[in-house]
Amino acid sequence: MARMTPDERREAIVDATLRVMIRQGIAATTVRDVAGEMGTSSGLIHHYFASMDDLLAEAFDRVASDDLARTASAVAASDDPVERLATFFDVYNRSGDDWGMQLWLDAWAEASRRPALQQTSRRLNEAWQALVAGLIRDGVAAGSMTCDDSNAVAWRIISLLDGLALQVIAHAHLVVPDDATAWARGYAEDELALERGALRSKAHHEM
Amino acid sequence: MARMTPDERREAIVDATLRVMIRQGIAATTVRDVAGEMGTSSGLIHHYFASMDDLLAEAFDRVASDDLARTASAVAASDDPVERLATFFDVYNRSGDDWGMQLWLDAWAEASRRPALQQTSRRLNEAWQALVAGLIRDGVAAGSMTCDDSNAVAWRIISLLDGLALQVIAHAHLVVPDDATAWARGYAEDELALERGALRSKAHHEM
DNA sequence: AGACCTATTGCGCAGTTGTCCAACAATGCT
DNA sequence: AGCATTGTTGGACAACTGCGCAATAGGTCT
Repeated sequence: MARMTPDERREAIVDATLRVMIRQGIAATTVRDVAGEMGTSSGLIHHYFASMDDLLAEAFDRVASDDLARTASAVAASDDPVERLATFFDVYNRSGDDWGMQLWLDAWAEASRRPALQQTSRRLNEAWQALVAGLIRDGVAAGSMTCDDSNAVAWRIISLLDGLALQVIAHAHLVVPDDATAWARGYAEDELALERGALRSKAHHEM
Repeated sequence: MARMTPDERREAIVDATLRVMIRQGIAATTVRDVAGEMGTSSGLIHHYFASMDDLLAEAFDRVASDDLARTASAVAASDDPVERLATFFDVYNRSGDDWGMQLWLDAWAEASRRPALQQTSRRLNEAWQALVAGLIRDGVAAGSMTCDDSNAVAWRIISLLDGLALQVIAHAHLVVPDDATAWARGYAEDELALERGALRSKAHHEM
């Protein structure tokens, strides 16, 4: 295959790994699959990554970090704290459009047996919690929300959203209430003493 | 190994499989591991189970069904609907004492790639939802709760509890609020128009 | 006792996995 | 140009997987 600079090659490997991970799941991602996805040899991968675990961990770390960064920048687009939190609910599904909550579920399940994944999983989760807690503190400082313990409330909101996502992806055939996300928003509005509908989806709102 | 009747042997295999599943995870459970756990040969397992998928599905089905049955009977011990719901919160952690939520997480992640598991996972989840919805309907009928849509509220309570459990097992090092389960109870109390503390843990209450 | 049934064994087969390594090719340096 | 460095290949290796099968052992029935 065409020669690349080390940086390009590393990134190409991570990209290919992500595609395979999303398609087949973390546990079922093999060195040969990744090599085949790139159209190169399997030995090449071990030239750049000491072990398969390292590769998987780095790939997951990148996609998870990117998602967090994307959400953070989307939220930062507005100045109004309430609007920022509404944006968070809009974009948060623990996934970009392209890789899916399924990968998080995989990572959670694998994490207990793959220390490298566990570290990333925990670090990113803390970051998500910190992001939401920061939004809440901003809102309280601006006087548009009420909250005694921003960390606790952030933790609750994330737990709630994760549980909701878990149900949706694991039991897609069940009649999932259309207002599932509306329920999450309503909960947050109550908890933060916001008026009803304050966090309503902007996309929905503009229609 | 000592000869057993077919029924005993089948059950012994399922028991051993469960022990290995809990210890190593579903995906990492192999025929040889199960055989080693029993102290028998691997061929014996294929004499009783057509495929490894069948064995894993049956083992998971049994532990999940047992847990549901145990919870249902614990709940049925009381006549008062509120007390029954409180008992549900006491015993529900989607796990007996001995196998852990980790197995559910594994099953969820594996289900998308193992149809046999998917079926059990969905069936049991529906049963849990139905159990809670029934408790709510009983409470409404008895006049001690208020609820318009028992199915929707049951779904929310289970989603909330699952998200909570997910956070706890996946990020055990995080400072999980001690009142995490209290939060879930409080939510249910609000949703069902119960007085504050009505669902408080009986174990805690009796101390 | 002998005949029969079946639980159980132990091993082998084909396939897959992560990892390693000698050879090859392309690039840059002097 | 010659040489060193390094990206890249393709295959070998041992360890693993689920599964199948001939042989054995233990029990029941006539």
